[in-house]
Amino acid sequence: MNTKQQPIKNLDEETLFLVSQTFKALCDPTRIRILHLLSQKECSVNEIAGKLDLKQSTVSHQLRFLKNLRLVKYKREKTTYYYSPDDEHVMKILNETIDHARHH
Amino acid sequence: MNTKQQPIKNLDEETLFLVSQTFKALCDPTRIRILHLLSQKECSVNEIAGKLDLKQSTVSHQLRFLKNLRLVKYKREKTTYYYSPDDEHVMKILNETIDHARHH
DNA sequence: ATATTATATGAGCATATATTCATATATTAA
DNA sequence: TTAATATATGAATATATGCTCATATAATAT
Repeated sequence: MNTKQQPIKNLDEETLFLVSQTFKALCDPTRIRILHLLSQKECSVNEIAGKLDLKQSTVSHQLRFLKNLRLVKYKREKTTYYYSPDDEHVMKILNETIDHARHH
Repeated sequence: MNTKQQPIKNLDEETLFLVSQTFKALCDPTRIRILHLLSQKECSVNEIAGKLDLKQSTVSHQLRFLKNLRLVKYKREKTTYYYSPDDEHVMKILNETIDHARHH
């Protein structure tokens, strides 16, 4: 007999939005490739495009997306922008999930 | 002078696909709510629909999605299907990210 | 067999997303 | 100032996604 009814905790709107946005950033193959590259080496926009065989504008659009979520930051040298990861927690989750997927 | 060029590791197609699919499962608010509910309590389809104020068919479609990725499993009792989480790693990531989002 | 209940499924639709092209902006170099 | 270089942006398009309605399936109870 089930006398002890556990109260269910619902997610508030704001948390739900933050969580979904975080995972949305990580669910696109292009963004995954970009973040994975940046986790190994700070890169300029054109370097990313070259190494991953993507259009410059594709990279720029995706970097804007990641920048809006504060998942990447950049430093400028003359006209070149060097991008790097800016969220340890998210990069940890990404790398863990990559490892997990690799080991089958 | 940069003599030591680090070799960049690329993600193979299969890993990339698996990782993106995993995060795709977690990027939709409805699926997040369903998984979060199931992490607290095994539920039938109608229970989920009731507690989360969703249509039965919406829940069923999303459960199929999650089932295909083996993120949930079910047990049957007569005509009722009780769903529960089936991937510890993914649930751990989800719960960590919820905590992370809540603490701002 | 029929009615009831629980769930699954397919089609249609509206919206969201990712990419591309063309072009704008901004800095540097000559 | 002009040309060159690096990046950003806006519009257009194709595709993907999520929800809903209607209906199918399947098990149970009468």
